[in-house]
Amino acid sequence: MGIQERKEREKERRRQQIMVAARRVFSKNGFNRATMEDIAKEAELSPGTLYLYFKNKDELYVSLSLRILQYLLIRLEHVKNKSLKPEESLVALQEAMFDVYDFDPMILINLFHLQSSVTLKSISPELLSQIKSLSQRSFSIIAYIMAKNIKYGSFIDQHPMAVANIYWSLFSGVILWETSKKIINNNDKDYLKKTLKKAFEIFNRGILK
Amino acid sequence: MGIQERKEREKERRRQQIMVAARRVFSKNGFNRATMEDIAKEAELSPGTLYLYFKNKDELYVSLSLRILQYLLIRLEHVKNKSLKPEESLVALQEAMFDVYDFDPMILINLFHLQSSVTLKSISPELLSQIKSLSQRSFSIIAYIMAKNIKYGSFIDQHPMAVANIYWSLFSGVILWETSKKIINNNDKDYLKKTLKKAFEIFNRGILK
Amino acid sequence: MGIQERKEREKERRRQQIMVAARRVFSKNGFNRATMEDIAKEAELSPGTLYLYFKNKDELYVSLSLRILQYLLIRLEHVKNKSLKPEESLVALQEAMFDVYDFDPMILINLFHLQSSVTLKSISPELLSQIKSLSQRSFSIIAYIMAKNIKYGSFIDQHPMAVANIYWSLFSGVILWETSKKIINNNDKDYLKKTLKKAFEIFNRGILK
Amino acid sequence: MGIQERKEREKERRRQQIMVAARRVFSKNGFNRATMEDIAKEAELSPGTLYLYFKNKDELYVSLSLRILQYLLIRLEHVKNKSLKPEESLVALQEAMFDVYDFDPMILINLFHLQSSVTLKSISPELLSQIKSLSQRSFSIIAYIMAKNIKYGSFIDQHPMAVANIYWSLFSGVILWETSKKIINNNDKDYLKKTLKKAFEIFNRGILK
DNA sequence: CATGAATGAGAGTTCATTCAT
DNA sequence: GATGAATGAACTCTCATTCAT
Repeated sequence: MGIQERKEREKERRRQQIMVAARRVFSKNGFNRATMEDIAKEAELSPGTLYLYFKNKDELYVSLSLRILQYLLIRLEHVKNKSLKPEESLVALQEAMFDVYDFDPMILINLFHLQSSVTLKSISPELLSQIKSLSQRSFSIIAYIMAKNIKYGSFIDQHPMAVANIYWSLFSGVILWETSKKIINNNDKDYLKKTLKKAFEIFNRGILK
Repeated sequence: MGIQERKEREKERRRQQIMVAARRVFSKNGFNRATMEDIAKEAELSPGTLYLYFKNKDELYVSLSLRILQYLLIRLEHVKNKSLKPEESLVALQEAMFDVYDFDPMILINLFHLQSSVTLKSISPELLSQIKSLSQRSFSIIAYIMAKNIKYGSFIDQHPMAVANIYWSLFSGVILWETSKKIINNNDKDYLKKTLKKAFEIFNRGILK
Repeated sequence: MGIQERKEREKERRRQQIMVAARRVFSKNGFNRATMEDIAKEAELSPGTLYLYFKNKDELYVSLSLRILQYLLIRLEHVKNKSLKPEESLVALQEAMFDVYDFDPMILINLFHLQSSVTLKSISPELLSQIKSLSQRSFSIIAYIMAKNIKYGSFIDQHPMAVANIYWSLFSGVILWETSKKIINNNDKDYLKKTLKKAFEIFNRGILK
Repeated sequence: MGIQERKEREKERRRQQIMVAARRVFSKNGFNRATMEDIAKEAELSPGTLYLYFKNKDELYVSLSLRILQYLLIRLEHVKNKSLKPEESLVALQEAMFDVYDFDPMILINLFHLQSSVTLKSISPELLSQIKSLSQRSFSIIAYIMAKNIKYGSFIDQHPMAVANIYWSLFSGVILWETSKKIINNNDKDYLKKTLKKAFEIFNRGILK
């Protein structure tokens, strides 16, 4: 059974190896200009091998997002499980969001772009449902935190889900826009975190009673 | 010279005709799956003709964004030129944003996606600089309105440009995220405008002194 | 309209040009080992061009059979339309079969092989129904001739359709088998026509009252 | 030496196991769409193992035909060895042919298709010569039976080999054509045996003095 | 100006075959 | 002998782009 286990581990490592390569190639060339052969070369594997681990290019691409969604969920569950006071949980939430961004900025941006993309049509139902499930579970935790704050009277009375949506929108909006600016202006200076912090400040002031 | 003019006008009309067709095809199939032949057919022209008006597929795509950027600028200038009280100008700004969304939601979303994309690399410098110029001019108007409110003491003291960025991020973030949700969940119900309104409310509460 | 016509003609000529090339390549390498690139090269065209005239490789392959089926039908109709005495029509039928073989032996053999192949699954329904229709119409003429002979008392009493089937089976069987022998034995001597003639003689003796 | 033998037997059994699986997969998917992996799975072996018993896919395919050719020869020798009267041997021959068809219809059809195919080029000379040898030996028995009938004056005077060829052609022709019809027309009703019987009847009437 | 047939590079993907274990 | 992960050549097919008419 040790052999079985070792094989499992090796298989998983291979998957990771491919995903690491894919990450690099996708982030350099974008989805369209990245070819499976590029990725194979980057992973020091043959093109055929990629298809032993991923059904097709789309699935490989989407799988990258899966990792960050998993991290997001874990991070949010961690926040939820600590029994914090409402306002404390808001701070913890904010920290979680920063962590998620730091975990893999490029992939997070991919995820934001993915959502409204056509790519979703050609991936396997299993993968799609995994994504949906992870998203929804994460999202309901954010809503839960918002609800707690509303219930305890520290937040204005709004539908928690709506507030969660706005929170997430602000998060993704700032990240996308600050990244865009950087690219368009060939700018090295990165205001992202500063802006994100300010954005959350304004949000908090706006939502507090 | 009348002839010259008429030719100009006709040429411009042709361009519009193509862009209208492109818009339809891109929005139906997405950028990748939309072929130049599809667009040509939709425009009742031949593929070759498209290349008399646009350097390549990318330029045609990006040109669509140009239109909405132009509209955005005009709309914002209109807000600026009316001599409104600070808080009034904020309301007017919000109205402008809604108008821009209504002007062409699909293309606006494209614009948001475009920003951090690789597409920008294959378009002509002229087109790129047009985009930059329009963006910046629009942006400085938003910043100007924010500055006015800060100066007149109704807003908390923050760098106007930062506030403008957050404002725009919130706008784009809500639109992208609400659209995403609709697609992922195969949902027909559209909460976008309602959520956008609430988002601006929170922003306003958060930014007001 | 002269232009229209000329274009039609040229388009048809192109199709023929491709089919001629395909015929050569398929007969040299067989279906599997023949690549679209080979055919394109043989036709002095680019691979892409082939797809302007044929949906895919299968369709191109099957289209070759269409020509001979069309010829078969024309030839059989010709036999039917001549008002011949029963026994004369049998002679005429035999001549028609020989003509069909001479028209394009290689493609005729393809047709025989095609029938029980899996290829039929990936061709367009239109093409398939064309093939079916041509086959059936041809076949009913053979049956019609057999029926005439039976009715006039020169043939033994058998179901005309069954007799037609046996006739066609004998025809295709002899052609396939004689061709096979030639290939297997690397034989240049061609007994096909002689054998076919004898086969029909035996058939005739066997069917005559 | 018992060990040697047992190993031989086991090796042969393994070969059979693979051929049984191959038979199933080929008949389900056709030669092209059947993959070595499919066959391996069906045989509950790994792909690599297949290559320990067969040089390549073509050889595996052709080996299936070998079995039926062996059966054909045995069956024909059996007919020959019984000292039958000429006309009786003709009946026995017919029975043998039906038995061969029943032995494995699908593989028999494969064999008919194989004959004029390009596949033969990529198999080993040994296998090819085995096929040739079996075919020829079978064939000469058919010719022998025909010769006997001619010699004894019950058959018209024709070259026995030619008659044998026509006999075999009729047999294969009917089988191929009836199978084709079934496939093309999605027909479940199977007229094969009935038609084959009639075909032999006509042949017999045609060949008898 | 407009056409649209032709191009041909290049994509994703498959799968017979190999070989280290 | 058996495995099965890895290979990589080769395939079909697409489509942005060109250019003779």
